[in-house]
Amino acid sequence: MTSVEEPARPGERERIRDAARTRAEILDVATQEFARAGYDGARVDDIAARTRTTKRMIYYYFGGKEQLFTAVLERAYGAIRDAEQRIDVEHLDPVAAIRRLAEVTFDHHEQHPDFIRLVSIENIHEAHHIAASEKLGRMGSPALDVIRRILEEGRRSGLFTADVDAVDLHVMISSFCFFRVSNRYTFGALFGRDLVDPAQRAHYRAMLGDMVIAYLTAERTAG
Amino acid sequence: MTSVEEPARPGERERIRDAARTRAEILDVATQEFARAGYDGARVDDIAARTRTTKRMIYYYFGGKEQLFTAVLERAYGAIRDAEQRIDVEHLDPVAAIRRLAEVTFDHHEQHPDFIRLVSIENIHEAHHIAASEKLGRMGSPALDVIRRILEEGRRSGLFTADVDAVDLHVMISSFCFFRVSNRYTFGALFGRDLVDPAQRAHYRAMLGDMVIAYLTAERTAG
DNA sequence: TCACTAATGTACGAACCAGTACGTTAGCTA
DNA sequence: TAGCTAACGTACTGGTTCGTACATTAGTGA
Repeated sequence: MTSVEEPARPGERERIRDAARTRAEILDVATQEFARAGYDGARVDDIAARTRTTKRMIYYYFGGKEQLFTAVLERAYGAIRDAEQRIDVEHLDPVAAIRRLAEVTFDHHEQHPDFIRLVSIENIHEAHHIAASEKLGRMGSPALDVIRRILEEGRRSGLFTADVDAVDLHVMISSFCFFRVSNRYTFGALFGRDLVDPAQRAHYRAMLGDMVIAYLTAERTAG
Repeated sequence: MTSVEEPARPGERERIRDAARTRAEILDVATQEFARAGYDGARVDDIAARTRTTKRMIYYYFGGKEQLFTAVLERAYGAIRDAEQRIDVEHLDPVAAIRRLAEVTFDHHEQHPDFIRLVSIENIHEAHHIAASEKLGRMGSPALDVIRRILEEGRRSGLFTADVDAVDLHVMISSFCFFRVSNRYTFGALFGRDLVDPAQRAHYRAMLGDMVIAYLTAERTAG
């Protein structure tokens, strides 16, 4: 047996000093802590205490609290982008493809509540950390490319009546998925309904798909 | 002339000590400050400095930072409820009524970004302050009652094909309106598009209405 | 007009918290 | 194996921040 807490690749002995591991461990804990308490609510001392290293290392590797939060955001957004890159709807017709994309987005939001919280927190800070990050500026969105291709095919085949912009459709899908997770608590407290109740999951997932398809295939009544 | 900064009802002389005015002034400033910086980011000293009174009064009237934030939320939610009570769509047919309701919701979110921020902040804190407030627990939602009545009429007249729950439709409308304002900054930074750009306002407003109507009037293709 | 209380102001303290000065050691390389 | 440096730990500080003890006064009712 090589180690209890580290799975580690075989042949790679557990070292006392491991920059990559220490850095990753700090990021893991910092992600939880920032997501839990917000930027100002998070405590650098608390983050350090929950790692196997000390506060000194946070400043050694990241420079400060601000940069740590930026690094947390970079990694979180990177994970989303990687997941989006694995979306494959090429074999589906436009209607099925859009529904599938909506479902993947729905699932992803549900499975990453910490990410949702981080994004909410970053919006309170008016995206200053994203602005400060070079990495995040040129990250792009694979999901948007997928939407663009599906919409083009849908318009060509005449299945979609609406001449919809890809970014707008992304807003439509994301807003529903995001709100359900981000506003779970106030909504639950005020309306007595848990939007993330597992028993309601399939219902809301289908509702999202129905909504998007209805919008894309509806006859537009010109005002 | 009675006073420069207080419009005041005639005959009511400007007093040096005015509990109601002091309380209201603290709430005004606190609302701005909490919305700007979040709960933990807001500073009691800063709030006090921006009023005509002192920090002592915040503790005198509200008890502490937590209770001040709760009072801010209570007033903000109260304003929304009052606005919702003024919604009048009784004279419209169900389709027009739902679109009108969506537009009112859309306008209200756009006009109250501070409220959106406060709700986002309260969600980061898992609605603990709402839970601590008796007032907010029994506030209700006039908008929800309006939706209920419209849906019932729509189903009766056969205009709406979908058997939709009122709360669910409220989620659908709110999520779009909320996201557009709450995620304005991260969305803008990542996609280079300002969702609250005045030039796009009519476009998104119509898009929301189209979406909701399409959903309510679409033929459901059973899976 | 006199006393009483609600309303207000000042000054301060104790805890907290981001960040750092300084010292130490594991592990690699020549 | 000697020496070098990246990686790490300890202990501290200076400023901040919520909250309060204590003193004071405006307005009101008897």
